[in-house]
Amino acid sequence: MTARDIAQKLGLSQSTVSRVLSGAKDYQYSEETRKRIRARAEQMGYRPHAVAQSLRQQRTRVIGFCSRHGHLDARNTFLAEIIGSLQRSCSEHGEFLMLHSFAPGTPDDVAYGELVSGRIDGLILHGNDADPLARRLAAGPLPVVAVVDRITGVPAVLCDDRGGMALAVRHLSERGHRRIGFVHAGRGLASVCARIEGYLTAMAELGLEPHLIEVDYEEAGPALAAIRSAGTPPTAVCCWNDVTALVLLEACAAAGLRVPADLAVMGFDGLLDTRLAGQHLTTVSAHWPEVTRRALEVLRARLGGGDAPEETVIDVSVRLGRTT
Amino acid sequence: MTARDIAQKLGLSQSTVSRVLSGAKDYQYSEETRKRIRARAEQMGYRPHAVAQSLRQQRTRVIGFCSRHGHLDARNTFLAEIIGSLQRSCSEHGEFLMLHSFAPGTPDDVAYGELVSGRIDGLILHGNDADPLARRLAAGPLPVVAVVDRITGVPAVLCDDRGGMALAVRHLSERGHRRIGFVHAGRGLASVCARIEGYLTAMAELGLEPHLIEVDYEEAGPALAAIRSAGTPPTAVCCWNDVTALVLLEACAAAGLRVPADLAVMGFDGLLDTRLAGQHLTTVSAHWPEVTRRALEVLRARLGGGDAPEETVIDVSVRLGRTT
DNA sequence: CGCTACAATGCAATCGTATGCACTCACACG
DNA sequence: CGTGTGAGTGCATACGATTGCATTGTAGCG
Repeated sequence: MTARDIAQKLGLSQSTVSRVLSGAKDYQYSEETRKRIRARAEQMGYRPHAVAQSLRQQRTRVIGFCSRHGHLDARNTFLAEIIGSLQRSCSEHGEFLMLHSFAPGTPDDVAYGELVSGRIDGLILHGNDADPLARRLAAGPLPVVAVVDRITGVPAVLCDDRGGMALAVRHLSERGHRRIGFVHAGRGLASVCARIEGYLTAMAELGLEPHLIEVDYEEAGPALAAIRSAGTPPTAVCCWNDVTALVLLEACAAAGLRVPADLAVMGFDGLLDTRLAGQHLTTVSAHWPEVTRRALEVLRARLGGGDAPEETVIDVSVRLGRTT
Repeated sequence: MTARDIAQKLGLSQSTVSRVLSGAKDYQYSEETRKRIRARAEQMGYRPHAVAQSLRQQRTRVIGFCSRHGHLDARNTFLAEIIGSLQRSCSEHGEFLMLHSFAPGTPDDVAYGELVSGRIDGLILHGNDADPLARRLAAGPLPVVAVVDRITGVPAVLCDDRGGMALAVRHLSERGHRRIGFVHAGRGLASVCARIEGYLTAMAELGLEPHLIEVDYEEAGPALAAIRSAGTPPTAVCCWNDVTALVLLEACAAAGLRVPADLAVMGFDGLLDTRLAGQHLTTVSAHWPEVTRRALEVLRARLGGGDAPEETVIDVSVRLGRTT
């Protein structure tokens, strides 16, 4: 069912059908012609072929998303939130979201080729400067917007990691804590570094001694041991994200440590299912739907030829639980 | 950068470039020509324009996914798992995954139009017969495969809901329980009904009295009250899924009920983060990546013109935790 | 009546690729 | 020397829409 078919049945030209159905201004058609075309199109269930439109208009209305840090699954609440909110924003603007994560081991050439092959108008990229593919994309022709982590040469939209962690420190300080530790799982991500900076800055401003604890992501036992074995053990810890905080909470429960009496714990992200354990955790809640919404706005601005702000920072806020 | 540009620079025709780069058989080209074309394409970073290819070949290599039950976010571990595993399978086969969930209130016409506009070759659909859009898609021209829930007239790939819940009942029976309840949150989904059937069948086979408890999804307090206020309260319950089970576990904790001593609890799905509370829950683990992998195989078979099995059922298994 | 102006529509190019068919050689064979 | 054969390549069209420009008819105006 093509526009030409409709035109033929009505004894009109294909261009007339196209212009009427796409509601082109600058062209006038008689009311009767318009009605006949619309009726026939409706009746035959005609829809303009999106691929042909894309080819002609040199735009697909498809936005790509690519994460270079992990892939989506039941455990990855973070990507679930990001991708889900991207999808909703796209849908609201008549755009489509295409997923582009690559299996580990996929050559960068292949990945790059898939991304720039014209399938998508632009890309929301979750990566960082350490990644060769991200750097290549930053230099390439495809419009890219970075989310969550910065990429040099690419407009970025991220949450206020520094300010958020400072907020966490001040929150604990206001509750009377003076020995506040920070638990993280390596400095791989720029956002982790920013959170550490925020922690260090806030501690310095309060005249407090910082105490960094690096652990394996999955295992909190060693972290707890490190916390307790310190000369003057912290009475509170900021965790770099919620999952680390929860794992730590479980370790506390196993070790018979009371929270927050013996140890106050704060998370970061605000992505845990509040129906479950998440309702108990005090956390710095980043507004990810707002991050992705803005990222898409920035991307649309770039696509429209406008210039985009170098960096957009979205506010965060403390969400109270029962662990501080 | 198009194939024509390359052809011009080399003094060849566009068709030659196309055939060499796409590795068309049935056509012979001199080694030298092939080398020159490949070198030039490499050097200029040429990639065939995917949209033009799609238009010409009448296939996009894009698979759509649409869920009619909820949308993806941090809480929806189920969709995260389904979508994530679909994406990986697609990627392995050189296909792309496009997300098509619609905001509540989107007219079915609009949704249908987006799906059949030629953007995708086929659709993985998570819906059921109660949904008008699903029925319309089932009757339409777009190749569809249903996952998780059945849709009449569409090949379906799902996990063994009946058998799995029977497995759960037998598991509890083997542990000595004879008063086994079933907690669910309404019969909206066909898979829920299948799980209820499996429960009832297994109970009947064991000569036990069934005890169904329907509750609001988010609130377990009433469920627990219902369980305890029964004439002869169950000593164990099967929950229709893991989230319901976890919410119930929290209610138990709040009420001072020991699990499994006072009440054994089983879940269903196997999607909880095993780093967190999930490691404690005994559950029936469905193998969702296998479900989606098979769904894509079935869809590819349909696209290739082959016929697809009416229904594919994927085995499940009990994963032991500490709640039974 | 001649000329302009605009409403209403059609023609044809274009987007970039894949692909059926035709063409040109050179060579081998009888 | 004529001719079939196959290697190596080009021509032209199709995919289905959008869109700049041309064309027709009719009314308005001086």
